[in-house]
Amino acid sequence: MSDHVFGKGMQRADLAKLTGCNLETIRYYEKIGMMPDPPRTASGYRIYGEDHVSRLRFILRGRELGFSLDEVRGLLALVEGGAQTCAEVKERTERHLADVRAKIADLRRIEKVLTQTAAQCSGDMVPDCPIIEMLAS
Amino acid sequence: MSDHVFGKGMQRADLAKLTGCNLETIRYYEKIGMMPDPPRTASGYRIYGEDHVSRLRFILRGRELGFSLDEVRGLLALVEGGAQTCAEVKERTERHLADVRAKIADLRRIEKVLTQTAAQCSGDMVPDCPIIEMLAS
DNA sequence: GCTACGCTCTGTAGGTACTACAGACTCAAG
DNA sequence: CTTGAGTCTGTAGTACCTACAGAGCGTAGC
Repeated sequence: MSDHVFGKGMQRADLAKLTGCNLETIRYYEKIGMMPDPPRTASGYRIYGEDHVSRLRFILRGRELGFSLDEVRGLLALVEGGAQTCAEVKERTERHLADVRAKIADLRRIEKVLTQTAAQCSGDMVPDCPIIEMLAS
Repeated sequence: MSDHVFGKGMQRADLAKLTGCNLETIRYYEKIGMMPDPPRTASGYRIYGEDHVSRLRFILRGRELGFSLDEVRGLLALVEGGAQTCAEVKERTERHLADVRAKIADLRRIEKVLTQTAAQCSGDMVPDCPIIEMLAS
């Protein structure tokens, strides 16, 4: 690391290493306004501080929990805004939770169909296949 | 429908209606080679027959079951090929099934975290929020 | 001081699976 | 002959990155 990590500021690679984020993703988040444009050195190198680390961690954590970038953006705006946050955050979380549960239900349906059809399948070296028949029907 | 549906051939909208596929998606599938280039009328209109209907249904069914377009393409190639299909199809299905189960596990982990955190959330009109704290930590 | 190496900078293209639109054309009914 | 609906094409947009080319910068070693 170019300087002591929490001394004067980090470079992009340092921020990436610290957060586990891909190097290019950081630039992407800046481009789409998820991350603020960082200050630069005289020669144009980005300089990051602790606030960038927290914000990026927030985004990554939100993404891990399946929130879209727009949803994360919304949550960040609520936090920045400050006023009566909790009720609104809970509501959005529950909307997202409903999405997640719908996806689980969908995947379980798929799992069931695939499992049942594969069970009828001999796995032999024959041309007839119940899976193909199911797909073709 | 321009002609009796199974008489001489359908137009794109007929095929779409019959299969439930989006009109534009059919053209897209042709462009990427999932569907064969159909014959045309003198003025350039596409003409579809029963074989197009079955192939499109196969693709849509595969997609519904979460196979990627490339996986569906592979399955179609196996069917076209003909020889000792069943063993190979079963293997691919089980690989895909493993993917599906991994996704379910992932979503369940997300569901658990969100449910537990939301439960700690008062939902009151206050600025402090356990969900935000979890995301920020 | 100079070179070599590794890091950073930028813009841009690629991937997945569609979906939508603009502008031109065709076709059939009234 | 006009009108309206369907079709044709290419292209751009969606979400979320990821990767690369070609240029510039910074520093360690000689």
